[in-house]
Amino acid sequence: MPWEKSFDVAEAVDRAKFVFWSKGFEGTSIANLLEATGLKRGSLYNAFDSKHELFVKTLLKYECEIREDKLAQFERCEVPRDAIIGFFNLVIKESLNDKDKKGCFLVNTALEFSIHDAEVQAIVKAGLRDVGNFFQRMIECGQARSEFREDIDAEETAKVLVGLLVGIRVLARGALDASSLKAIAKHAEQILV
Amino acid sequence: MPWEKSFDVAEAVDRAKFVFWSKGFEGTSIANLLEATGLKRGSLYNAFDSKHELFVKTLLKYECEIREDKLAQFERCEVPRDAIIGFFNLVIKESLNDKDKKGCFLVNTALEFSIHDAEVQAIVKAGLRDVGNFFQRMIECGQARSEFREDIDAEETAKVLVGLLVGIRVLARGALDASSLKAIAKHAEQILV
DNA sequence: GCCGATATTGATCGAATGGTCAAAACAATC
DNA sequence: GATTGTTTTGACCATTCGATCAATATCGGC
Repeated sequence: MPWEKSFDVAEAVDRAKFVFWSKGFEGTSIANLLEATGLKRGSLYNAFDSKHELFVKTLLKYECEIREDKLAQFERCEVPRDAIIGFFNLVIKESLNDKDKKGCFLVNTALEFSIHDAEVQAIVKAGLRDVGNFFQRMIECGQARSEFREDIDAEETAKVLVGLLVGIRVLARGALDASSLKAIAKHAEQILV
Repeated sequence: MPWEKSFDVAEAVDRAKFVFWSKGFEGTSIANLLEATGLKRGSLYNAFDSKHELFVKTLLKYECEIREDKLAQFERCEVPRDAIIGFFNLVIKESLNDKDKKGCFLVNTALEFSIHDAEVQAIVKAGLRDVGNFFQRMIECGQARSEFREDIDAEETAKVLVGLLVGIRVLARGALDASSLKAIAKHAEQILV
């Protein structure tokens, strides 16, 4: 007796993701979401309880993609140094190609919802923690292989790299030019050796 | 024949500043501004053309305060190293005392208005450039006094410090704890020696 | 004390906001 | 093909948004 939806929910989430990503939660209206997804008002509210729930779903999807696509990809690098540098270079490349200067969805959200929303903040923290853990594993691996300095603290240095990464993603949204961003990324490389 | 206002415009701007600072431009309503300033609707629109103009005034004030208060203060340090470290420590201290996690008004604004508003973006860029120039002057001064490594590029390193600073200000808004923030700040110190 | 000019006030505006709902359309089951 | 339960649809709702404006109050200059 049920009747399957005429649209792909996952694809609708994906389209909504780009809107929230570029305009933020407050900055996107239901009208924006209807236009991006092609859905009608009622269909959207039938599929998702609220704008907020849809936002959480898009943020979760973004966080999942980072973890399962990007981090997993670089984790497979043989050389830990290449993993870390590769990740930074990818971010730089993305930032420079990002015409509408969306930046990073997680970082944007970290700023828009600082404390007001525990659920959203938990997702942001989890995402940033994943990146930090990735850096830490790579650093420890590199130290074990004697490719990195032994005298740096892996956990702390991983957080420094996260800090640099976040800085890059913010400054890439219009405040700094390409060469400046690359200078910062280059520093991330120099920390380890 | 004129009649002077019954309220202090500068103070109204200052009060509005804290609202925009903590809630962002979109996040603050005229009602919020009325409550914070104690003004009536018409008085506010008589003193300021629009919400946007008032926002620009508050942002300019914030940027001015950074430059004329904080940067000028540390610029007077005898030891360049103390100036840079002092500035980072001040930011850390402010972040930890910042109960409502406002972060940095300039950084928040950099993300909220990425490209949409040239005027606002110019102010943000100017503010970040001031901080970068401050770092650069201190680094060059420290190098001239042989307190810092000679082999680092002052201009590039200044940008790295800006990147770290921005990262700290974002992550301080709920994503990282005190010890992690301090670890990042400590790294800023280690870069130079 | 009167006049001119500005400030203050609160009602009010149209537009946009997120969200609801009843009716119609539809596929699956029997 | 009738029934059942879900989806789709667009009209509709109350609220809030930023902004305007005419009426009133208040001051300085004469």
